[in-house]
Amino acid sequence: MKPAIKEAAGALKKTRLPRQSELPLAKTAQPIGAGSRASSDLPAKKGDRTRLQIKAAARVIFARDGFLNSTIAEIMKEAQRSIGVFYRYYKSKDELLLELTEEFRQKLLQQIHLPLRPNQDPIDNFEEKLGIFWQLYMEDWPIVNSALQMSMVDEAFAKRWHDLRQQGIGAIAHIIGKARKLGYCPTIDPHYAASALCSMLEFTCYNWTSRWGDFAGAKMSKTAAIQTLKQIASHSIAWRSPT
Amino acid sequence: MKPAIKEAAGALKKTRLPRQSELPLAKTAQPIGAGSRASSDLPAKKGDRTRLQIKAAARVIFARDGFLNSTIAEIMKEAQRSIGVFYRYYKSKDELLLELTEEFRQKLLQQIHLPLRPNQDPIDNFEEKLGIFWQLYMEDWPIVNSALQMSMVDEAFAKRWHDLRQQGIGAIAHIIGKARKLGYCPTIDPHYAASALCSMLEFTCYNWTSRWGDFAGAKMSKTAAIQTLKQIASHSIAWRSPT
Amino acid sequence: MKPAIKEAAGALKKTRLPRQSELPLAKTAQPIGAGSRASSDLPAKKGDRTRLQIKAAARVIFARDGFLNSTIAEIMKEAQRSIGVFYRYYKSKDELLLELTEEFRQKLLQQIHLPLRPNQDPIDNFEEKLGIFWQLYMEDWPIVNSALQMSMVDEAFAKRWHDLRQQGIGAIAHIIGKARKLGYCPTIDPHYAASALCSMLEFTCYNWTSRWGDFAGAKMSKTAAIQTLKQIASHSIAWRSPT
Amino acid sequence: MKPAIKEAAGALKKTRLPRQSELPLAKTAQPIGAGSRASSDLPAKKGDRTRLQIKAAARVIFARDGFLNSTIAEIMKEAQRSIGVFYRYYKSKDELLLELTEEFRQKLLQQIHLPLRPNQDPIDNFEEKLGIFWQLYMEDWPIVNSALQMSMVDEAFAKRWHDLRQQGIGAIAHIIGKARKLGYCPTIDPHYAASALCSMLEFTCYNWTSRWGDFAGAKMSKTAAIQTLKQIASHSIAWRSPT
DNA sequence: CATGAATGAGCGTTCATTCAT
DNA sequence: CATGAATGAACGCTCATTCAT
Repeated sequence: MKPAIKEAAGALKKTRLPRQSELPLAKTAQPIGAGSRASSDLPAKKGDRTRLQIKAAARVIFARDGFLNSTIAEIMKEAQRSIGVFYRYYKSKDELLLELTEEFRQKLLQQIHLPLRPNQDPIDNFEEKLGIFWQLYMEDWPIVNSALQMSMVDEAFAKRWHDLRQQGIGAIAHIIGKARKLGYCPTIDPHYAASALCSMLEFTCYNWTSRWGDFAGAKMSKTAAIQTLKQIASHSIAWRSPT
Repeated sequence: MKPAIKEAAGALKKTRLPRQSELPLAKTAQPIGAGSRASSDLPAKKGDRTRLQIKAAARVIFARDGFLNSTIAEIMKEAQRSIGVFYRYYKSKDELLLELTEEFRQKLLQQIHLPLRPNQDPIDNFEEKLGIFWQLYMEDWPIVNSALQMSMVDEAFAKRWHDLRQQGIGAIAHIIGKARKLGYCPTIDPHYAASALCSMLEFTCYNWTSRWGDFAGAKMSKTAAIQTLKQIASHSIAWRSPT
Repeated sequence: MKPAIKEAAGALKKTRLPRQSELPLAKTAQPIGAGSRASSDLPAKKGDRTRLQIKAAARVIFARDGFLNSTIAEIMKEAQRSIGVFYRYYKSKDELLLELTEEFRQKLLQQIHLPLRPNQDPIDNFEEKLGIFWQLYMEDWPIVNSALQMSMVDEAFAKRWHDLRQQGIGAIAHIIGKARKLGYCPTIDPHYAASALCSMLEFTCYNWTSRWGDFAGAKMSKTAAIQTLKQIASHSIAWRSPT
Repeated sequence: MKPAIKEAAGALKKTRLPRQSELPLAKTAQPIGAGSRASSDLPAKKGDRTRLQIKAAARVIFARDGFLNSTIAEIMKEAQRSIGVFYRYYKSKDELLLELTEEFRQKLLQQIHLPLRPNQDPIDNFEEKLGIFWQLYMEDWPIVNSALQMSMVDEAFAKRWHDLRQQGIGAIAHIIGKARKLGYCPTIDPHYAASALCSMLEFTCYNWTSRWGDFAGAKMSKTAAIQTLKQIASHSIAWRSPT
């Protein structure tokens, strides 16, 4: 992972992050919801159990130290296994995060898929989705914050993160488009706005969960938090030109 | 700087970022707008010129590789000087960033100080400030993005960053408070909302400037960008309860 | 370890020698006399063997180059291992020396504990102890000379060394006190004298073992050496006021 | 001076300490007593004055930090001159110490030359010399302690130091020889004993002057100190075989 | 002749990854 | 299949010495 830190810039040369194509995206489609409960309910196969233990340990260590500050050694100590075992399950530290991120992505995509119900205002639908996003972020913040870190530092990872963001942005842009058809926010560029709202969501969640975040210490009220997000996000769209 | 990355977590040991008081804050009062053009207009003294060259080089390298991925060697190669000379001017890579960040902060605080003019709507005032923020971010994004990186990874830096954020959040919360007195956004918590808006600003700017950001490649229109930010931010506040 | 050299002066900043309590004091109780032969008799576990190899290599390199002139790279080359493995066993070059010194100290304290036998003249007892000291110094001179170097250069180390010296000085002062009660050396200050004798022992041993010492080349006779030390040290105490 | 530290061992290769022959031993024969009063009484020529200022500053810095821990920069800051000026007067840091040491040596040799007066007991003569040695050591301890440090670390310096010691040892051995002819200390080897006494003197003086020495803090009484040295040294010789 | 900025080799230390057992 | 010792490239930082001004 020295590489991960050092390798990123296009201008740099030395070590080798796995090429995009080498990465095991497919592998990730494990049963939804299996991610967060790790070591208690033993899955059928021993290997799977170890894999879960590693992931659970990573979560703990990422939460404590952040991704870039954590070491494989530390994670495996938490997982009560030897370092060597790590590489039986993951090709690299990056790949571990990739898998965790992919799980989060799957969960998110599945749960956030809420088609507009008949007669539902798109804004209401948007708020529902916001609630889900917040919920999932709270569950998996050590992973998402880690992904955020890596996306700022590693090119390969940044590209994947960018793709995930694009899905979110696309979805929100779509909603904004719908809203505009209903007369809302006529002067706004749906894509730019979606990008900004996405940033707000992500980074607010980051700042409200990270160790040194805005309200670290004084833990914030969950409902107030989500109310704030919903109000800001929806009012930023749900306005009409004055007449 | 390996330390900087490794030392962050509470569980870990040292840190050697200089105390606030040690920092050359005074030195920062250079003529506004002089910051980013460095190496062309040579200052009187040889030493000062080198300092500027280092800062200019750092800017280039940070923009290209990101802060965590850049090395002192790389910066000094860009500055066309030997590695050793770096340490005549800065105690460490962190301190370099600290100085750059401090300069940005000073610039920001000076320019963003726009007291509410008589009869001016607070929302209008807010929008003016947004414009300035965007402007300065665009000028100094390699530095601000660097600071963002470091704040995610290094405790000492995070604390300083947190303080700067708090100023912004405080100011925005104040504006929101004013707006509420005028009947705007009655149900919103000013502090939470300010935190979220601050996150939006910062992270949107980040995502619109970073190498792998949302519109990398397809460079976005400057005016559209700022229009978007203004609309979102102000509409998220400037609403009234339906009657 | 540049630090070790640079950090010493009161005016200078940090030091990172581990606190006394962190040191593996317990670990030291290895069978007496096993210390200096390391790499031949391989211990059960792989790790322990490496540790011994490192210590043996350090001894060789310290003897050849002196502590301050030796580098971890050189030591590990002698140990036929990679540099990195050093840090699995020791946090720093200082800590390695600390462990070696501590081992020496333990050996010394154990063997030098010779309570005065009934009817034994304290001077005789003193001479016995001198013999033991000489013996151990000869076995471990690369280490003790290293410690001497470090104690001249590094504050933290100097303090530990000072403590060890104090034990010796205290013991000798005690003997001198006893001797005075028997009518010996009435006008002498026991503490000052003990300090001086301790210096004589230490530094004579140093000068008789170091590369560039008094008789380098012309190796001195072991028995003559020890006879000289005994005669000088005991006669300096065992005199009575002329009457 | 990286060299000085690194270069010493015969086995080592890289940098180059000045060959013995290159060193300016002759240059040192300046008027005795000029050494310690530096910056107050200005010598005729400006260059000489600067030279004295540098030496005075070195003394201060060596006393504070020890030789190996001091830097040219620090010395020249104390001397209130630029770094560059140092090299106008000395070829290297080592050469500075060499000159200082040489001055000490000259002073010592001149003052300690006390031929045995008619009817004077050699032991008395020896005690007189001890007093002078102590006196000079106290005046110049920052230099002598520095020389001691360097002699432990640098081959070239060690050789010179060794030569100086040899003179002392030779002289003392001579005295012991005389004493033996008078019936004193018949069983002792004059050379070994002289070496040991020399070590005692040197290292006791070191330990009674160095920052972290035996009585640091509780400053010792000057007369008691010298009485102790005299008693120990002379009694270690001035004994006769029991009849 | 002074200045102090610049040079650059050198060393300590870290940690992802490999591999012998 | 597990273990954890070993590897080694990489990077931050120091400071004696040089040299342009």
